[in-house]
Amino acid sequence: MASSSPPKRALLIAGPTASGKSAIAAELAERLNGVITNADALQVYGPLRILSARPSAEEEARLPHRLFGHVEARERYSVGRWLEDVAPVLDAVWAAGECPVVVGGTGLYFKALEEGLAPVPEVPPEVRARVADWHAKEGIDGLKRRLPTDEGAALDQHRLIRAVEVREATGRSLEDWQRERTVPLLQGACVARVFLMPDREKAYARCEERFDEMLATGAVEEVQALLKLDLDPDLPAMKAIGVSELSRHLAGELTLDDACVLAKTQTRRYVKRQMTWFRSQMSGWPAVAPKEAADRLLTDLQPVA
RNA sequence: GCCCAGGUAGCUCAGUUGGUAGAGCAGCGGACUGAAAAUCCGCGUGUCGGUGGUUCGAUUCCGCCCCGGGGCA
Repeated sequence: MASSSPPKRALLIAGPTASGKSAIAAELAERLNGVITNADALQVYGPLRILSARPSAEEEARLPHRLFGHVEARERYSVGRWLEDVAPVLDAVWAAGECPVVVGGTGLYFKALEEGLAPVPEVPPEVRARVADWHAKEGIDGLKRRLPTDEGAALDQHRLIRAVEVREATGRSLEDWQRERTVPLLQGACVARVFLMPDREKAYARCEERFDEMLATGAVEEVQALLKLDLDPDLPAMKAIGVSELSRHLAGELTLDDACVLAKTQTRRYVKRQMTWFRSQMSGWPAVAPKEAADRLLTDLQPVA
C-alpha cells in the first residue's frame, strides 16, 4: 500500500472574469505549497498584464506562477498550444510533490485539460493562407463546396474555415478527427474543482469597477505600447476587451468615458457567455459562491475514504 | 413671449397617405474541440408625452397643456 511517489493532486478554479479567482488561487497555493498555473487565454500574453487582469509582478514573484505572460502578442496562441504547454508543467509540479492550482476563465482550456483534444496536427501557415484566399474569392458557399460531405452546413463561418483547413492539411474531416482524443492530463490524479458563480448583478458591478481600476493603473498606456508593435488586429491578443475601445480613444474617435462604457459592456457580455458555457459544458463542476470556494476545494481534495 | 423641428422599446432612431408599430445597440436565452476575452444563432406589448375633439376607429388629423432642444426677441 505504501507508495514511493506522492499522490497526484490538482485544484481547478474556473469562473467568470472578476469573480476573485486569482485571490483564491493565491490563498490555496500558499496553504498547500501549490503552483499557480494559468488557464486563461489572454493572461498568457506578456504585454497584456493590466487588461487581462494578470497577477501583479510582485504577486508573480511571491508565489510560483506558470504560463502567465509567456507568449508574445504577435503569436497566435491556441487551446492546442496551451495543452502542450501545461502537460510538462503538471508533470514537473507533481514530480516535486507539489499541487498545481489551475486557475483561469477559459472554459475551453479546462475542457481540453479534463477530456483531451482531437489530435489534429497543426495546420501549416500556407494552408491557412490558401483557405483564407478561397474564402475571400469564393465566399462561405465556396468553402462549403470544398468539403466532400455536408458537414459544413451547420457550421458558422469561423468553424467552417477551420474544417476546411483541417481537411486540406490532413485529408481527413474534422468530424473524423474529433472522434479521437489525446489522453486527459489529469487522469489518475485526485482533482477538486470549482466554478465561482457570483450573483449576476454583483458580477457585473465588480467587472465595471475593475475596468475603472485598470484605467487608473495604466490600461491606456498598455494599449499605447501594444499599438507600437503594429500588429495584425485579428491576432488574439488584439481582441482582448479594452484594446479596440482604448485604441479608438487614442485615435481620437471616442472620449475616454465612451470607450470605458463600451469596454464595460463587452466585459458584461463576456461574463454572460462564461456563465452560459459553465451551465452547458461544465456540468460536473459545482457552482460555488466565491467566498466558499477555498473551503470547498480543500474539502473536495480529501481522497474519499 | 413668439417661431421652428421634436417627444415612439432601457438607449439611438425609423414608421404608420387614420385600422394600436419595427430596426440597430443594450438585455435575456442558446451553441461551442487549435482565434474561445473569439465566433455564431434565437428572443421585440411599448399607456407611440398628456388631455380634449373629429372619426366606426387616433400613435397618425385638429385644439390645448407638459417636457427637453434650436432660433428670434
